[in-house]
Amino acid sequence: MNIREIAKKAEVSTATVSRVLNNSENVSSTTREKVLKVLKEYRFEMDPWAKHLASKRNITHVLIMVSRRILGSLDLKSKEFYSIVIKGIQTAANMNRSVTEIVEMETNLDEEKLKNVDGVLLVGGDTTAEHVRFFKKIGIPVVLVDQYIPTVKVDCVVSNGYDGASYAVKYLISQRFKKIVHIHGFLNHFGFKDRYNGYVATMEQNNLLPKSYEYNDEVMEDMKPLIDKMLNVYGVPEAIFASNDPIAMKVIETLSSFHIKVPEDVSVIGFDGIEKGKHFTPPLSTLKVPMHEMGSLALKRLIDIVYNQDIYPVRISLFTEFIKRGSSI
Amino acid sequence: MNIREIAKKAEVSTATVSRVLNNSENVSSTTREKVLKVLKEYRFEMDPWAKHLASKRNITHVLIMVSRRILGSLDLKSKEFYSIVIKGIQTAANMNRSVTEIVEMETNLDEEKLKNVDGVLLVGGDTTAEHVRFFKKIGIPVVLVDQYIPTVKVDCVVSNGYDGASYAVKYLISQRFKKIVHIHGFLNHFGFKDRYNGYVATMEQNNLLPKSYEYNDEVMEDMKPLIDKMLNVYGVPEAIFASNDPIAMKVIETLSSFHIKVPEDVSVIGFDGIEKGKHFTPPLSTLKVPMHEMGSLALKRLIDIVYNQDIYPVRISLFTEFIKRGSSI
DNA sequence: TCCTTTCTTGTAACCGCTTACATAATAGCA
DNA sequence: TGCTATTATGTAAGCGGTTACAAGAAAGGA
Repeated sequence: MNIREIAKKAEVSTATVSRVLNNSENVSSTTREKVLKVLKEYRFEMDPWAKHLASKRNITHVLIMVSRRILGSLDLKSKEFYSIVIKGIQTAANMNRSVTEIVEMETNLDEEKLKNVDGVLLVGGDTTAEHVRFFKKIGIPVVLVDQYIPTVKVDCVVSNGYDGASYAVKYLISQRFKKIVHIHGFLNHFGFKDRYNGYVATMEQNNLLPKSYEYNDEVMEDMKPLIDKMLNVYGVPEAIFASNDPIAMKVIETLSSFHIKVPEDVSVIGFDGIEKGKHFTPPLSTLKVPMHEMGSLALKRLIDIVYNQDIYPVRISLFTEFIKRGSSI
Repeated sequence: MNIREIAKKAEVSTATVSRVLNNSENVSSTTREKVLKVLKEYRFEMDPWAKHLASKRNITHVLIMVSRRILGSLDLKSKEFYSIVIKGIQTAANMNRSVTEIVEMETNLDEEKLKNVDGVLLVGGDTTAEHVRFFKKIGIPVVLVDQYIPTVKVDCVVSNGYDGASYAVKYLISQRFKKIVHIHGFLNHFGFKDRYNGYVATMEQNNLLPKSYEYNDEVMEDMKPLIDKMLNVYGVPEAIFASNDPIAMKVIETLSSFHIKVPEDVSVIGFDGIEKGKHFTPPLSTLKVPMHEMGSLALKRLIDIVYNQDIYPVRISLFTEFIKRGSSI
């Protein structure tokens, strides 16, 4: 059942049916009723593909919001985590008639700007419930990228840190390691917490004692005190699983200043799979998250929400892939 | 950049470009090269919306596979969990030019049948890694519905049982309950395990002792021995959170045979939000999972995989909604 | 060499919907 | 009542692909 058939049944033109479907102003109430009746009678459901194709002319305006901290480190030529995520967003935007604009999350948006924004992508772990509520209140659809807030029902795209971490730990255990330490960033960031949970659960499932240290990843300060403390209290671990690649590389650097060799003395595994790790010495073993895909999935989900009125929010989590390189046995 | 422009640049017709894009046989290698070069030069990316609309004629054949156990209880007029999920699949199928066929999971599929199957939906907690591998091997895309297998990277759509359970427990705690018991189905079913984890974690976060009992939900046997044991060992709880609505209703029935009143003596909360619970006495408080949406999301994801070559598998989890009715305070 | 078969390529209709533009109907007003 | 301003509806051209069908080119066979 398509709109031509409906038009015939209702004895009007397709244009009128379309107008009714889109709540256009210029339809007399009598014809509207008539069309609505036929629509209901035949249980008409619009073909989203056709709708979207035909709506080519109204392109979707998407705001990409990034916290200042991340925006600063953002270089669209680089292959850092968020640079690639955003490239993924833009790639998908090209294929979905959308234009994107990157804005600092801390900015106060004026109404003018918001007027022709169809949807917002909030990127990164700094996104809070407040940000989400702001857009919800004014009725603009939102998708979080690389962030999850359990207490707010809102769409998001994240990596599956729990199972990724679990995989890393299991792998290390399969290499006969038992003293496996986790060095992580702030646990109020969902991503770190998720990986942390996966680490702890898997250690416990294998009757091993989890041991973890928190490191301020935001400023990337000196890691020596932390490692020093670890060595004194816990001794030299057999393996270290780090929250992400930057931390993992910092760990390796710091260990070397203690004359501890990677991977001979300690195996190190990171998380993210950024390009830099590939060219590090030694090349970093890691759990690669499909960053590009993360971005494009988020954009596609946003489009789905805007056009197809998908009203139930979902969490989309991407599987990670273990990449074994030189930093681990 | 669309295929007409490409055709012009390559000095061929749009049909030829389309043939190259779809790896059609009947294109001479010289023209193919020529077109491919232009395609690359202009970084052509196909518009998935247009492609899908135009491909109307080749409808997508989707196999819905359900375990015998579930298929038996399946009545498409009923409002049971999987009946609604499957309705959701079929609704989405209508809007996505797909025809579905329901098959028993235990069936051996002959090659004939598999030949014109474009994708498979494996529905329910009985799906195993084996099932998935079977279809992966022969290159047919698969999406799991209401099942997650951490060890196999495959797309799936599930409900967010962890946060749902967590919400229920927090709610009960907010009602000043402390003795909160969890009665669950077999924990090797992902859904039950997920809810169980949410229950345990939230209890512990609130310094309460988790206490749970496993009940064989597959045969729905007599629950009296279980409840009897609970009453003797643990005493009368203040609240019971059940793995799903059928178990919750069974709990209420059994409690009443012990002259324990719901919700006066014990508050009971279920999970699923099936229709039956609404008309139960007392009406069941529950966490409603959007079953219809679960089905349609799964179908849409399958279509995305088949047509847009989305190659990175994802887990899509749906938020649940707490519905307070008479069975809890 | 000529005719038939097979392989390539092009033309144009179509998928289901939107919308600019044209036209018809109605209302407003002198 | 006649003329203009406004509103309601229809017509038809897209959106960017696919594919049935037609036609032209190359190959094969007598």
